[in-house]
Amino acid sequence: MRGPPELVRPDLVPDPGNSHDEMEAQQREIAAVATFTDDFEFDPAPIIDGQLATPGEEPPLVAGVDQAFLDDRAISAIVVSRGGEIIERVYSVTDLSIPYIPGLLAFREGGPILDAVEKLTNTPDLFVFDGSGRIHFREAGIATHIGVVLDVPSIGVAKSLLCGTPTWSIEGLAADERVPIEADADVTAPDGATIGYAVQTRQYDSPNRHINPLYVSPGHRVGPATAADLVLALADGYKLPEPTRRADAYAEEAKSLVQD
DNA sequence: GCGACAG
DNA sequence: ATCTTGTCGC
Repeated sequence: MRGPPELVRPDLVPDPGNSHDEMEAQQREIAAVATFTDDFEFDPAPIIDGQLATPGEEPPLVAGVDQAFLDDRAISAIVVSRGGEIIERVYSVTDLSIPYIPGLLAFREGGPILDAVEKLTNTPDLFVFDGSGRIHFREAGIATHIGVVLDVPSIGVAKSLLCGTPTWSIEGLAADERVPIEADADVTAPDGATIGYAVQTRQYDSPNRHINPLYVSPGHRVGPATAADLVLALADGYKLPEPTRRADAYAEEAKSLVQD
């Protein structure tokens, strides 16, 4: 049982003390180092196919990351699972120094998340973050930023679209369907590049009520299609994938504890 | 100047 | 994100 992921790029840790321009400059640096294609060691088959492709081998460790807030503090929770079974939960409480600014989320919540990462006794094979990855103005959303700093495979799962354009209508998507999100003038990626997918993990049958899709994008070392495949496979009857739901629940639990 | 903008 | 009851529809 190894320890937490190693902080491979301490020089790129998001520092809320930086100026707005320095933050944007660092994000361009993050994007330049990030890998938006499949480049991981673990076998995704146990997750995507729901079974062990290699009998005798352990399924990969998936970490869900989410946060809750209380006053000017962030409660960061990480829940690690293997084959759908929870094997570790950690959380940290960190004081926040800057407000939420669209496009600069990692500088507000990245440090707090890294605080929680340090408490892990396991080394996850994949991280699922609450927020965007490559679907970001400078292709460096929080999932990409943390993924690069730790050099771990990561995926961003957002509940709303920050930027980019759906290749076709995302209205009335059925469960398991997806629509590419392509780069437009607001994104540094080549125009038309697929920077993520609108993913419908769940949908109602009735025509008078519908569920909006999730916006999944590569964080680091995972391509867009695989990221969508993984999120769909990790969802289990709810809109949000299980790793995210568990982290959300644990963050809320920790929050109520912190409140005294 | 106006609009748009993850959590 | 957070503050919050009931309520509409599966």
